[in-house]
Amino acid sequence: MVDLSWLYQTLRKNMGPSGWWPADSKQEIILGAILVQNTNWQNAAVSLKALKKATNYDAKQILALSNDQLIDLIRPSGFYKNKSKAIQSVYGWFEKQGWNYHQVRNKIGKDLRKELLDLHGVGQETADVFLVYVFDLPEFIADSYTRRLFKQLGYKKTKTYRDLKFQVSLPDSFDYKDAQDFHGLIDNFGKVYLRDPAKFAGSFLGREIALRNGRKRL
DNA sequence: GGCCAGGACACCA
DNA sequence: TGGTGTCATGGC
Repeated sequence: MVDLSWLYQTLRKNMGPSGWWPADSKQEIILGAILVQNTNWQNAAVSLKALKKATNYDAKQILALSNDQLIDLIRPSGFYKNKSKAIQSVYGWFEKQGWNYHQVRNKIGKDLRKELLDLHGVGQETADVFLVYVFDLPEFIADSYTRRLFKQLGYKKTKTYRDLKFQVSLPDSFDYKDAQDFHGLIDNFGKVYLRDPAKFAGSFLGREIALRNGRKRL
């Protein structure tokens, strides 16, 4: 329905590169992706800062924390019982794999997404975030802002993650850096123009879409 | 004081 | 496969 290359270019032209995922290391991305689940980034950032101070994101130090210690560090980002289990399960898995992302990717291959989904606390979105930002694979992330956007773009079934994931895949021309930036741009756009559905029409994207639809009718 | 924010899971029919 | 309740904090 929508040319994703055009969408990406339009977002990029108007907003510049997104710089996503905002983190200094893959480990920070992994922790951030778990901590930000169903909360705002500010709360997740407080937990990340505490984790960094206590462990410097070092796997052995994090895995050596007791559950109560871990919970105390991540409490500000909410759902701390779930997220502490998720961190332990995900970090345990990466530790077992040896933290060599590209090697893991090549070894596991096409079953990687399924294997990630088997980890406690990793659902559809977090699995795709890992694929895109940790394993450097071009994958479509159908998170809530993305679903709101595609709903505005005319897609009918956008209620669940899988609804949209089933309908949309990235063009072959997208490499992993495009996938990273594309997702970052959509979320940056969404924070400004998709929290209130009425705002979309007045956005640069809303106006571009209206213009294109107008041209189509000619 | 209610609503929301870059979800996931258990349980049920 | 789909629907619902639960998990929890901080900002507005």
